[in-house]
Amino acid sequence: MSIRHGILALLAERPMYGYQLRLEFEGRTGGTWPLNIGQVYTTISRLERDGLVRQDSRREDGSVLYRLTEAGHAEAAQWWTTPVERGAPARDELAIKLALAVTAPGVDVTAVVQRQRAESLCALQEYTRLKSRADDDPDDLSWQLVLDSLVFAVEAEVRWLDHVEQRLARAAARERPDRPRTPAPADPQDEPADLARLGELR
Amino acid sequence: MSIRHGILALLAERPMYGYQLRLEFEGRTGGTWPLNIGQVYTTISRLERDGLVRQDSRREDGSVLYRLTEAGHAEAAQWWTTPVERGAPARDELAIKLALAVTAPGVDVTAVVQRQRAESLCALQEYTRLKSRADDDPDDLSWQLVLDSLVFAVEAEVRWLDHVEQRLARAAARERPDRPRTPAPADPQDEPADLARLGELR
DNA sequence: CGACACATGTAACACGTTACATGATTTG
DNA sequence: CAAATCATGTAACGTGTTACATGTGTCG
Repeated sequence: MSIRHGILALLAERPMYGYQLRLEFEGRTGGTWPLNIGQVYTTISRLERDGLVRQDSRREDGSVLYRLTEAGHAEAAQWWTTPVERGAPARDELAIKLALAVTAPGVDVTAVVQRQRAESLCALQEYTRLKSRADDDPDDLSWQLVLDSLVFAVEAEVRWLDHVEQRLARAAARERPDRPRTPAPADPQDEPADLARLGELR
Repeated sequence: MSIRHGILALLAERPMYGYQLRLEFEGRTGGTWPLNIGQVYTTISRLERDGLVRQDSRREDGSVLYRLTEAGHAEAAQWWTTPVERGAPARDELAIKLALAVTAPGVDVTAVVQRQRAESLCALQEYTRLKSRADDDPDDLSWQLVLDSLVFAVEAEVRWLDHVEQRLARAAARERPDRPRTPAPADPQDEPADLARLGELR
């Protein structure tokens, strides 16, 4: 639903034509999420079908302007006042993958976690690199915020992966305590130390 | 792609029938992501079409067992060794929403942020409640990990929302510094204090 | 007996992606 | 002139959701 509402929100500001909607959407999100032009038109036609959008007069060059109907304005306004659903969380491929991995026989979960960790750290590095570029121009607040959101999300992912690793190690130690290599140093409750490794990149 | 691969991973353990795939999937993720039974069958038929799954002998009660082909096993094995793509990040409705909100005229961004913050804190509360239940039974490691992942993600979201709020406040103060209510107390770099509010719930 | 869990499917629809087709305008 | 950008669409396909149809077994 993000595209539908995104287009609705853009049209709430002023009438636009299809190509422009794409430019605006990509521009304001710093090109983070490329928007296929084909989908703009299919989405608009669905919005027309649902009575939220109608065609306006064409511009001189023939490009087709679209504007919101009253129902469309109402829907757009409601989008701003309604929080994003956090009731039934979206399926998270990584979480599903690890949930299945820890319950599956013959899967080296630690290896899965470590490969993912490397990948996620790589993404984090990329985002921080982009961020240093975005921070140069203090006008583009929205791109900075989008990048921050990506950084926050990946950091949380890495923290979770570390957390998983520790849980696995503890579970393994409990099941097979033949030689407790780490004699449980007062059990540090949770992962407090590992975040230092995040700093390597910055 | 998560369902497809999830089913593939389950069938890699042993042959199963459709209904059982649903039970296993939901069981191992603690019922966090309900899986529609219809989709199990359509996904299986696509996997059959792609030569990754074939029908096995039926059981006595008539239920249809499916097993992986060699290509299916190869695909499943590769899923475990390949990290989840973090190159082109999935579209995040909340991030898109706020990116559009800060660039749109006439939108009360602070209100949007605060409403979302309340919603996210509510979700966090729900997750921590569920978590205390999950921690009671130390066998169900996978459900605990899934819940941890949700908690980490929502916490990151709330931190980001606070971050956005502060950025907005700072930007507003720079634009309209008529009466600087907070005379910039040495500029505390970033949001260090606000996490205390997270503790209210736990 | 009636409700509920088990078990298998189909159909219609919504959304997203990719690729293709077409033409005007701008710019090196 | 050739290539890139602007501009509008259509078609095919993959995936996910919802709803419907159908039948068996079990348990209160």
